[in-house]
Amino acid sequence: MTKMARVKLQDVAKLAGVSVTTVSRVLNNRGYLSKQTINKVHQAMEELNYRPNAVARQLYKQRTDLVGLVFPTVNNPFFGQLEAELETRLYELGYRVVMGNSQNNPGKEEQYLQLLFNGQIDGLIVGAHNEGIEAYHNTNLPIVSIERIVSKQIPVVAADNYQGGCLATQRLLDAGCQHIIHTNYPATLATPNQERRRGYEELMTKYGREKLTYEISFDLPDDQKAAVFDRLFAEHPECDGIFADNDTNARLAINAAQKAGKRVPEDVKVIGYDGASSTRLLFPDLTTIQQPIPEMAQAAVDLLQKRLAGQAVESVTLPVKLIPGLTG
Amino acid sequence: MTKMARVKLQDVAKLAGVSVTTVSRVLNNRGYLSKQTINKVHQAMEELNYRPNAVARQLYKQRTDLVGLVFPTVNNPFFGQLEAELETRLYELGYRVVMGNSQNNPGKEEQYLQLLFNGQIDGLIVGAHNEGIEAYHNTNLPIVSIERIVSKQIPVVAADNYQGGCLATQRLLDAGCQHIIHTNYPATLATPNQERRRGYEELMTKYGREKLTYEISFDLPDDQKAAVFDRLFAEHPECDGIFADNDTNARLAINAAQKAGKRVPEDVKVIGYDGASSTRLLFPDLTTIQQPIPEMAQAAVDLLQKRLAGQAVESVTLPVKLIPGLTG
DNA sequence: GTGAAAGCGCTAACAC
DNA sequence: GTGTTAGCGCTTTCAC
Repeated sequence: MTKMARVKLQDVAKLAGVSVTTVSRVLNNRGYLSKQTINKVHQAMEELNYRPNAVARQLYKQRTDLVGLVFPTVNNPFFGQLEAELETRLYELGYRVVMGNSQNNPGKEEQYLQLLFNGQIDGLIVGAHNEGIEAYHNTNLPIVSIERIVSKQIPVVAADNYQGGCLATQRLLDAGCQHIIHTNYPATLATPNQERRRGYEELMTKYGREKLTYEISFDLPDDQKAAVFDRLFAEHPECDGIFADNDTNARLAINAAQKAGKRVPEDVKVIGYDGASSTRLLFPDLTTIQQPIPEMAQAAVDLLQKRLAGQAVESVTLPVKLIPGLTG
Repeated sequence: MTKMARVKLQDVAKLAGVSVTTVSRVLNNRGYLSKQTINKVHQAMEELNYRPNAVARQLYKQRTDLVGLVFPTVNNPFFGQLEAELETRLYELGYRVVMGNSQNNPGKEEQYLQLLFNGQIDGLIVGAHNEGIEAYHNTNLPIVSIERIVSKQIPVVAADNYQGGCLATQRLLDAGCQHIIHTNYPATLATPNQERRRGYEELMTKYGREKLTYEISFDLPDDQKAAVFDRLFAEHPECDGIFADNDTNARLAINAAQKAGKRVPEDVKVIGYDGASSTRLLFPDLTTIQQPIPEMAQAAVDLLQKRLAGQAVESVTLPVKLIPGLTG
């Protein structure tokens, strides 16, 4: 608000000829009040265009009804949809959402954690990709993570990554691919994502195939990611199947394959991961493993609510689904 | 935070054997303090693991360093990129961002405006698509809008929509299209978007062509939008050019065209709008008019800062760019 | 150099 | 039914 002296409870009380308590009661609909008083107060509030100060309330109540959302970047089909779903659900529960994009700024994740310790937010949902922060190791914090292993005490909502890895690899194997390459985050990152790799590797071993994973950091700029795929096809011209760890990487793989003179899916089959709504819309032909984003959001919100209520909670794993397309 | 009695200034003061004033001074690095006192206090803070309560501070300072972002939905390539860019810039200025997705919930936009009046946020950047809200008509509010006309007193950051409309239409005309159809929001919506239509209509008139705009509400579910394009090609089989008002509609137009047995671009040329980064990545072949999203975010943040400082500001218009692709 | 006390705007005991 | 008052945790004027 601009600087004009804000109207406060006291001003309303004075105008209505009652005490601040009474005004507060009217405001919160609490305790016994005569019809007449209520009217007087309402009238005074109207006349002064009174707005209760939320911060003063927060100070007294020791809660802000704000929840932090910390993910790498909202400029991404998966995280964009996920954060939209989270916001919608939290809003209905009376929470507003503070959005933090931690990509390319390692300190940011910790800053948002500080908001929690500072009492500026009541809870936190994290899916950032940075490394272990000491402060997480504090039991009973109102924090939930999505697709990321933060610490022992913080529950994780994840899609069934192992299942996803198996579904994708099996499909490529069934289609006759001999040389399937997988892409994933660096193995050092503590994310359930690595389970996709496990599924891929187990199946490859079972079928007696060579397994190979290219590690691609999520934070890399797009052109550098594209360069990795160029390198991949240069180093492995025999590659006839790609199981990418997300849909945009799948697109980059297809671009690189075509650049290398290969046809998709005739020469190389490509399967992506995520199946976010805007990806499906823009690139409907992509074969992909779809994560249940709305359900993941709902599960995270449910867990957070319980956490906020001081209840113990368990991690949640949800099933994924293969969406057949024309690329693999 | 969980319920364990929070450590406060007083506790630190007691342990350090000084007054709360002194602790506050150490905390804020203000006034004269002996080296020794500073050390004592720091030690006490450490020992108690003290975290200053942000809300108490906010109450005194009468500012929260929170800025609201209200757009239809962050689950969209354009708004996703825009909000990510806004968050990055605002973060660097010391602001945190409260995200509101107003799509399919008309009351929400007003709720976020209330956060401003309640003192829960310091400023607001809006690009929602709902109808006139009375409370906006209050001069000098710290609000900036993006691509939306909110009220006379609120500055607008927009890309040059008229230019965009001309660029797209001209390209289709130059390519020999005879029957170009445009899609846009319903004309009742007060958005600079309508300038695209003006550009389109002026050129069509100049070239003596029939002009026709299909109005597609942004809030429609995707399948209903798709149905509009099916109808379009059924009603106008002669259509050989589409100037869509955004890239996802361009994609839907292409789908519908192909469903109707037309080849793109041989039979129908399609030009989209927005050119957001994730769209470019997933659908690089799309010919589109690209909005300068990073610059728009920067301009909005600049305007908001001035607004917060009580300065008068002017609306800003930025140039767009045609990105040639294979669809039109 | 440091401390006492008022006050930011609101809520809720407790009293009447 | 309604009012008085303490207090949420912090900052800052003013005094010493």
